[in-house]
Amino acid sequence: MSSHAATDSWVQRAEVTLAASGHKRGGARRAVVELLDAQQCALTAVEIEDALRGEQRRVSRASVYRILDELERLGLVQRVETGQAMLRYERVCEHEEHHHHLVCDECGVVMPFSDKALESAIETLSERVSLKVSEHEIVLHGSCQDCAA
Amino acid sequence: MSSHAATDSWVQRAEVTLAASGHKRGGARRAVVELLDAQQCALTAVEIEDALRGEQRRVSRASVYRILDELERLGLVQRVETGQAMLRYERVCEHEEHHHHLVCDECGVVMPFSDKALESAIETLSERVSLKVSEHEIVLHGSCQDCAA
DNA sequence: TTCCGTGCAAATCTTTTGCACGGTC
DNA sequence: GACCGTGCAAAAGATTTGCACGGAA
Repeated sequence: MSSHAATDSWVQRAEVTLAASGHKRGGARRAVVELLDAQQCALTAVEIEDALRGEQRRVSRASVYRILDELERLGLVQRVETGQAMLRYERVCEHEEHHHHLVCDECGVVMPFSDKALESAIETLSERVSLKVSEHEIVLHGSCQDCAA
Repeated sequence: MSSHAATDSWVQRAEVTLAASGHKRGGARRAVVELLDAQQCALTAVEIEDALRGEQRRVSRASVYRILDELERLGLVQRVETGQAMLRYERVCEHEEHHHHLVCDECGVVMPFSDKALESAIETLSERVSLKVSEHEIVLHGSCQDCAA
């Protein structure tokens, strides 16, 4: 079940982009793409493998990594580093608001957030640094409501 | 050679803090602390090991990691994640401006930057999210001047 | 038929841990 | 003398790669 209207879903864009770059279809990749589409936030490779196994769609870990790598190269997913010793990945939606992450250092939960003021500060800043900025990543660390209680 | 006045150098604070938390002195740790003090930006464990070897102060990799871990726990150094598959570490100076990082995704060079507007956006934002924020990390990715040329 | 996608197993790389020795307090 | 700090080697965990087979175009 996609969380988008059929014609502009991320799944569909992914399929088109993959086909355009010369990829054939494959069961493992479709499973990963559909899973990612259904997520609210970033997952690790192991979480993806486990989730797929849970729905009877076994995919080897190596394939998960290869697929994520390819999707990242095509700009369909982005890596998120949360300081938890493993990378997380999430889909990139062109028409959705850019978001960043909150990480609870106690229980490890990861949540998305977005903030206009922050984005404009980054944008302004990007003009004056000695780097042609293409992306930015912001992670706030702390204690979530449950853990801080 | 410290880059600070003798009485408030980071090296000195590190020594005092370490002693206060019950640590004895050790050659490897002193070498790492002095090396970190001389840096402008974050290094990886391997870079630290190599740099020390270069100055004839061999320190085992395991010790480098153990020392960095301890220094981090004491708040003397902070980890920096630059998406380069290995952690970087840099000293934390109380009286110096908080800074973040620019990473060139082509050559891997890491540079520091700081921005008042960005810090205040983060501060404001930290009040309204559902997480008791203790730290934040910002990384801008792109191409450095050499690589973009 | 050609070539891509996938699984499996082995390899690689970073970081951590167990153990024994030598130094510091 | 007690205990911490360090080096070495092995372990652990995440990610990547080599190879062979089956499926898509």
